[in-house]
Amino acid sequence: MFIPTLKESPADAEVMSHQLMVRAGMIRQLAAGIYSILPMGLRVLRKVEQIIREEMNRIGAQEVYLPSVQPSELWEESGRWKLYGKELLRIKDRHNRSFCYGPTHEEVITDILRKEIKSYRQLPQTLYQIQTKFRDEVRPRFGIMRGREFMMKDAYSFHSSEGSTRKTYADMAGAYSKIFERCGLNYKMVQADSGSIGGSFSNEFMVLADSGEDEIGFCTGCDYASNVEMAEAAQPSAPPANQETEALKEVHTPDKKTVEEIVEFLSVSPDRIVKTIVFESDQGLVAGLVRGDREINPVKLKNMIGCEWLYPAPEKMIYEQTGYPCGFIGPVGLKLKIYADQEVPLMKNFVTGANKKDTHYTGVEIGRDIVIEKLGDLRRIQEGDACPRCASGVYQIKRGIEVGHIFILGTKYSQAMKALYLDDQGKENPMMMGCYGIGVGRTAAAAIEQNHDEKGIIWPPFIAPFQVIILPVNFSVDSIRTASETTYRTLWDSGVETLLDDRPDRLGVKFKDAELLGIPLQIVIGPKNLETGKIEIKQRKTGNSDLYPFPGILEKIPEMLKSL
RNA sequence: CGGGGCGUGGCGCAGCCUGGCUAGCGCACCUGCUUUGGGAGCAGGGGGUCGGAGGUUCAAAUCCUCUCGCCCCGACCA
Repeated sequence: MFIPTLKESPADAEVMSHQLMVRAGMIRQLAAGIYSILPMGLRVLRKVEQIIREEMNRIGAQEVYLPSVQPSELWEESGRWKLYGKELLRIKDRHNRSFCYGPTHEEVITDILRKEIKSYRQLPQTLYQIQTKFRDEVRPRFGIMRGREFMMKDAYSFHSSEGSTRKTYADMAGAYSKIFERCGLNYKMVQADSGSIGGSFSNEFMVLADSGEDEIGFCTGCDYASNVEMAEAAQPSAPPANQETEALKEVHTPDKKTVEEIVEFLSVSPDRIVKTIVFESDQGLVAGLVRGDREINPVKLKNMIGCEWLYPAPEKMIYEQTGYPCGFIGPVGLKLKIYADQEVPLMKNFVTGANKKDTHYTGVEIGRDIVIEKLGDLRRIQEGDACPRCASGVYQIKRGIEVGHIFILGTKYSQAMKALYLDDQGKENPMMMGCYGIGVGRTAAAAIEQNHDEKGIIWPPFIAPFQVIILPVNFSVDSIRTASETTYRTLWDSGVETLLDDRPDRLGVKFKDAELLGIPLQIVIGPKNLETGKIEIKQRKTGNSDLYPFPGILEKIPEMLKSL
């Protein structure tokens, strides 16, 4: 078998799963974010896929296989040909017609359903596929975890009622939980932002790992959990101290730009200051207000405004468009739309910038001095913040890898693409939709992140590339070779996926590789034990090993594997 | 896209600053002998347009310019 293992980690692999996948001969890089999957890697991906298939089929989803190459017309219809941006890999055929390489398949699947489904009687429908996607990521990284070309399971559901949509959504959430459990992952389902896919409601499945790219906040007291970018703040309580109304007053604050500097210079606590952050968006520049000891959460602001995109505005842009000097911007008299965190109006008299260099205001008050466009939860949660759902818990924040994401899409695509059905009144309605993704390779990588030691991978049994590896101490000795081959055939005959290390190398080399590959059970066949009719079986995870009678023990191996 | 770093046999690296013998080391590979329960020992051997192009120079892996690729840090996503 072709399993090119490496003693040393490749220099360009940062995270453990990437290093181990390369070292264990599972993957090789071809270009940035583009990987060849070698036999060991493919076996694992197939295991994950199979688990996904079983759980999808179990909830009544049907498998399809949709084209990767998709005509631009469909994407024009949904509006995403323009919106999706550079991440969409666009290509032209010989007739100079525009296509893209599918990063996701809402358009294609909606096109199929709108042609085939006419009546509410034909709904609901849930279809899924497991297929290669392409996203021209700005920055691919971490091996197969964030590749540009990657395997994804994507499912889409179509409904004639909200209740049916929610039911399928719940079924999916259940199926996803089973999938990740079977893959041996410690995961959390968290509330999430629906991002560019669009839609109204969404959850992510996060595998807890320090190498994760996301931060998730979860309650220590109840089961509330959310991506930090969406995590709700608890109902605000007013800051203590000086709440008396004071007159608006201009103060000279030379070079004091940050909250810390103001705290020190004016001897006020940070919860007496209001920060003004300016963002650029498709609706122009906007300002967000949060208390001085808080951070603003741009995703919440984006959702509050309801804009397509929003980024922190560069200092230069702010100055050029408004003349306001960064570090001294404040809401009083500000010529931008102002969105404020719900904590801000509870403050009676506070400090803000005065939109003038080296100047701040004190005694500022909402209403009297400031006009707020909209009010709501805008702050980024912090560890230790009160839970928004229960009385006793507080937020804890950990890093996670997003392995799955489920969305309720509503009618965003069906409306744009006229995917209509007739209801029981004979009236035309857009179908309601949900969509549901799992990163197959990312799930495998996440499993490695959570299951490895200094020696290598420790595969969870259900997704291990093989269950057993046979290590003959010396393959050129007849008795050992014969016993090894017998073991190999017997195990395969009883349905155990087995690898035989028939290389002429010394045992030490075979042990090192077996540990690196992470196969759950090692069977060591050596001359001394064989003379007394015994073989050694060693567990990868615990390192424990015992002698067992040969060949009698072989028929008990399937049983042994179940107990792992 | 912005910022930083790196490209030298299959892998991991040294050499570059301060140009100068035949470009070196470890691992891997090939041959032979020995060894054979935890990455063997000895002896011999093969393999490199120093990412590419141009320039400076008597002389370039080394200096300069351009270019390509890859990696890392920030805004997106499975």
